[in-house]
Amino acid sequence: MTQVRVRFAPSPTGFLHIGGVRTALFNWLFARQQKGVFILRIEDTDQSRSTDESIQAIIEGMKWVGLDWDEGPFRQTERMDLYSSHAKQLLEHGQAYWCHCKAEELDARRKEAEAKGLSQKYDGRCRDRGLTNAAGDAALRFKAPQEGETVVDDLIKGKILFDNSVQDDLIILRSNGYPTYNFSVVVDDALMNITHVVRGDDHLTNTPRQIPIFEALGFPVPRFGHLPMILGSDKARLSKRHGATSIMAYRDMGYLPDAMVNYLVRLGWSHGDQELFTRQELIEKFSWKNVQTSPAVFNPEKLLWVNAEYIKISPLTDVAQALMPLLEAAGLTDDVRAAPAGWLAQLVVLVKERAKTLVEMVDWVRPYFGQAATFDEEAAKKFLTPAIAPILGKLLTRFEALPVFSKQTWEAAFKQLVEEEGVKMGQLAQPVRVALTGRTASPGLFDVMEVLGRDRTLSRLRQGIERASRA
RNA sequence: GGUCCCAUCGUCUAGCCUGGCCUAGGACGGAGCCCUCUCAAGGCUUAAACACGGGUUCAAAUCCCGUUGGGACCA
Repeated sequence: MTQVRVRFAPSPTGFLHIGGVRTALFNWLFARQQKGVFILRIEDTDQSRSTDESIQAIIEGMKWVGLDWDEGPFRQTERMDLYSSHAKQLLEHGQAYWCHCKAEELDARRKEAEAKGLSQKYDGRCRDRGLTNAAGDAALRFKAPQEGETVVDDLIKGKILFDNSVQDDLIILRSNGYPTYNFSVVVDDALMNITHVVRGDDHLTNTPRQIPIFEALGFPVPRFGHLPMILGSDKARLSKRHGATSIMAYRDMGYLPDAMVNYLVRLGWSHGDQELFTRQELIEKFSWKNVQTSPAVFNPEKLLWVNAEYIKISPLTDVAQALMPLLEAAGLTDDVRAAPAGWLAQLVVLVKERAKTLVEMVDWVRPYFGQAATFDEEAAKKFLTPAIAPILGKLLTRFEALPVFSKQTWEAAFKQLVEEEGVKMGQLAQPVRVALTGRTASPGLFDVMEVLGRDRTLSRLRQGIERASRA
């Protein structure tokens, strides 16, 4: 068995988008499972649209989702002589020819053919004229076989037959000397010994155009696999108008890279009823057989659920680490550094059941920073009333009598007071919650006290009483 | 227009290859209930799909043909 060699070949014309990541992911998974090689290749022959920033964005995105490559990144613009030398080889072997037809002429003839209801493909006018490129403005066309059929045994869709008689003699070198997409891909895939070309569905009809080029060049033909597209909620191809499509936007929205990966793989691939997979499981269980043949709609709600699951099950230190940049942006990192080691992890435990993203988590965690609580006005108005002040005072007195904080004893003291006063738990709990956190929603009261510690619990309680008395 | 691809709950999907175990399973989202100091989380319950029409067969979501509807590519 020869070693598996696969590649991800994005064009650097913007950020790295969701669809690209998924394509990369399937390739990567297969490479890692097969102990093969994963190659990153930048298809930047379209210089008018390619930018260095885009290349950086691709690399940054790949790193963020943890898709490491073994070779590359290669850039097509550094390989231009390879395309021309292989084009020349085809010309010398009579498998390509110079075509002098101008774009306008081709256009006119195509329209004419269309009007007559004939095939719109190139009419082969220059095919056997043995023209040269003396003027330097001719395009080089590939002599595509016109008989028989080309078979694509797709890894995902199975056998697909294409009739060669409808295949065009496609241009492989433009009149400006630049290779066309279909030609440079073949040269690259062949020279890089790619064994499995796995790409988006949109390239399916390019495949029967490319296979004869591999053959004419004398290279073995790789296996092909075509991944179904990702659609937006309106079933149209996923684009900016469906919301964020850049992978990095999801980092900024507080998604964990592993959650992204898990969701994206499940979008088009399945393993029975299983929804959550570790990276290792994905590598072990992946198979082309279970890749869906039909397109999938990107569903942000399910992604959000997957992310929430990952926040709950990921190692605390990982979540805390991923949270740090966001805390930094919120200006909260000084407190983290001042706090004892493990304090942040303790906080994460407190809120990880409630936060579906890291961005939400920052908000959940905010009340535990700083000495004083910041009151939500409505919450304070509703719960910190003069009527409740006396009982809050009694609670404070009892807590002050307890020299060290202990969840059990403080909870017992609290409940005893509730019982003695003949009120409901909630009647006291809500005001205390507002006093301690400033808000009406929080984790369990005694967990909150534990994270705040004895001193801050008492001082915030005093602050609450003060507010209640003057209301 | 030509060629090709696709078609199971709103969405992601299992089942399809190797027909019967499918009165079609799971998940997200929705609805309801339970738990409860709030918010979550969790638990339970529930509504919701084989695009349509023919055929083959004792039997079809599963095989075949067609229709319709989406999509891609070529320009």
